[in-house]
Amino acid sequence: MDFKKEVAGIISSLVDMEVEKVMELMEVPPHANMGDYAFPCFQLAKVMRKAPNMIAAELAAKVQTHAIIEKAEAAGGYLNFFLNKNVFIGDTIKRVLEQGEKYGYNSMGEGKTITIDFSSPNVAKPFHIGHMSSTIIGGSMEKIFRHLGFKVERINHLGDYGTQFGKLISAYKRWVDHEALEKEPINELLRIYVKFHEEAENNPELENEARAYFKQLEDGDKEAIALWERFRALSIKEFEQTYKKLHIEFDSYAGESFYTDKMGEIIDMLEDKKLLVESNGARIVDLSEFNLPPCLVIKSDGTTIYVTRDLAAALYRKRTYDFHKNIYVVGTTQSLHFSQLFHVLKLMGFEWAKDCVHIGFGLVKFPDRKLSTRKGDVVLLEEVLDEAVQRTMALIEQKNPDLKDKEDAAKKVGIGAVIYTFLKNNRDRDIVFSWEDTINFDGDSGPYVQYTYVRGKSILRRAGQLPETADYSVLTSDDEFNLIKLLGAFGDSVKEAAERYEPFVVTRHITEIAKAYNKFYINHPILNAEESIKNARLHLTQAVCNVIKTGLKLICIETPEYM
RNA sequence: GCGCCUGUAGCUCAGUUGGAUAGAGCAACGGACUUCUAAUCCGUGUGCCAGGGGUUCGACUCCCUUCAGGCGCACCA
Repeated sequence: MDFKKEVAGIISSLVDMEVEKVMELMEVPPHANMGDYAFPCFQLAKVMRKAPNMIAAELAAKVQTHAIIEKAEAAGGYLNFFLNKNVFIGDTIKRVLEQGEKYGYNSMGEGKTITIDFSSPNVAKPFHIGHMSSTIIGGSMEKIFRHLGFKVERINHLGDYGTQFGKLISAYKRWVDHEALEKEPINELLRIYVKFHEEAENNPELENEARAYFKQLEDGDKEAIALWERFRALSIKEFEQTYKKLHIEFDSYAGESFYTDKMGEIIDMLEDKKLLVESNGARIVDLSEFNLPPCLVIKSDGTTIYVTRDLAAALYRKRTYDFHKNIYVVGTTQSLHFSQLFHVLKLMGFEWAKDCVHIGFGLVKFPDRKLSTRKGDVVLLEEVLDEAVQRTMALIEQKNPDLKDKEDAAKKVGIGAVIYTFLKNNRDRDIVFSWEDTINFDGDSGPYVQYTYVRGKSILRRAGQLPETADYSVLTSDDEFNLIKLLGAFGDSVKEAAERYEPFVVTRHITEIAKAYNKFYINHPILNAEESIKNARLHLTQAVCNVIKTGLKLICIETPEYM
C-alpha cells in the first residue's frame, strides 16, 4: 500500500485538487511528534481566499476515522496526519520482505531507454582520481535508473582519437621500452608521452613528425593503425581492472574513433540547413540567438573537432537506441561545450535535443598535489583504492583480529569508503580529497552503513531460520516506528535521486536508515526479547538489511557479511 | 570583460516548485561494553544562512547589486 497516496486521496476528496497535485505538495513534518505526513494549506489559501490555518482546522475536522489514519490535526497552516502505526508497520515490513532486492522499484521507466555516457577516459593516459567522479556518478545513476525500470545503455566514450596519437606513435618509435610496455602499458605510454612534450620544447620538429603520423593514421596506414589499436586494447584492459573493483560495466566502448566515418552526414545536414558559417577560416554554427559563443565545427585546416564527433554520436545514439534520455556524465568544466552541442542539435531540427542532459560535477582537488597529465604528476585511482584497502586492513587487525576473510572485508570496506566520499554530496561542489575524512569510518561513511548491515546479519545468523510469520503489533516504540518510516520512504528517495540525477539522495537515505537501526539496536534487545517481540524484530532486522543492501548496491558499494 | 557554479556552525556538508523553532557528520569535552560486533549509542553549543537592497502575509530559498573563491569563453578534448 502506498500510504502517501492514500492520504493524498483523502485530502483530494475534501478539497478541489488532484491527487497528483496533493502528492507533490505533501511533506514530512520536521519533527516526528508533529505527525507522519503534512499537507500545507498555503496554496489553497489563495484559491479559497481564507487563512491557511482556518483551512487546516476545517479540514482536520472533516477527516473521518479511517483504517490507515489515526488522526489528523491542524497546526498553523498545516494539516498533519498521524498514520495508524500498526497498519503502516505491518504493511511496510511485509512489502520489504516480499519484494527483496526489488524493493523501491517504480514503473516510471518501463519501456524507456536511457543512454548514459560516463567514465570515458583517454586511451594511453592514466586513470586518475579525477575520473572517479564520472565513473562512479555514472555507475550509480545507471543502477538507479535500472531500479526504476529503465533500460540503460552504458557507453564508455573513450578518448581514442586525435592528434595525441600522432605524438604517441612518434614517441613510441623513439623511446618505447617494450618490456615495460608489456608489464605496465599505461605507465610506459605515459612516460613516453611526457618525454615527447619535454623534448618537443627544444625540438619543434617533433610536433611536425607527430602531425605526420596522425595524418597517416587518418589515411589508414597499416602500421599506424596497428599501433593505435594496440594502445587502445592495452588501455582498455587496464581500465577494466579498475572497473571490476568498482563493479562498473559497459555495454559499449564506442569512443571518438567510432564516429570518424559518421561525421560526413552531420556536416551535410548542417550544410543543408545552412547552419555553417565561415569565420576566420573555420566553419562555425552561430549561436548568438541563444546568447552563446559560436560553435566551431570544422577547423580552418578542414579537419573536424570533438563537437563534430559528439553531434555524430548523439544522432547515432538516437537511431540505435531511440533513447528517452541521452545523458552525459562529464565535469562542469564542459558545461559550455554541452550547451553548444545541444543547441546545435536543436537548430538541426532534432526535437529530441531536449532529451539530452549534461550531468556535471566539480573537480577533485588535493590540498597540495596537481592533476596534470602532461607533467606526469597524477594521483592514480588504483593507488587511492589500494591505499584505502590497506588502511582498512590495518583497522581490521585492530578492531576485529579474529575475522576470517580479512582481505575480502578490507576490499569491500576500503573501496566502499572511497566511493561513499564521492557520492555523499551535491555533484556541483568540488571534492577536496583528504585521507583523513575518507578513512574516518565514524559517522556518515560507507563503513558506518556497512557495519550496520553486518551487525544486523550477525543477529539473523544467530537466530537461525527467520520465523515464517510475526505479529508486528508488538513493535510499538518510537525507535521502531521511525526506522520503519525510513524503510517506507526508500522508494521516494530512489525516485528523487533519478529525477535530480543525484545519487547522494540515496546515500543519505540509507545513512539515515543505518542511524535509525543503530539507535534501535542499542536500545532494544532482539535475541533476548520475549518470543513474539523477538520474531517481529527479526523480521524488521531482515527488512533493514534488505534495504541497506539494495541502497548500497545502487551507489556501487558492496556489502560485506562480516567486518 | 562576458557566462556558469559555489559561499549555511571551528571543519566537511544537507536544507528543491518560497512555509513549522535553520539541521547532520567530523573535531572537542563528558558518559555507556559480564548483555545481539563499542567501526556503536547517549549527552554538552556555536550560526548578522558572505554583505546590501527588493518582492511577499512569510525569504537560506525568488529578483537586483556588491564582495570572495572556482571553472569556462572557437581551431586540444
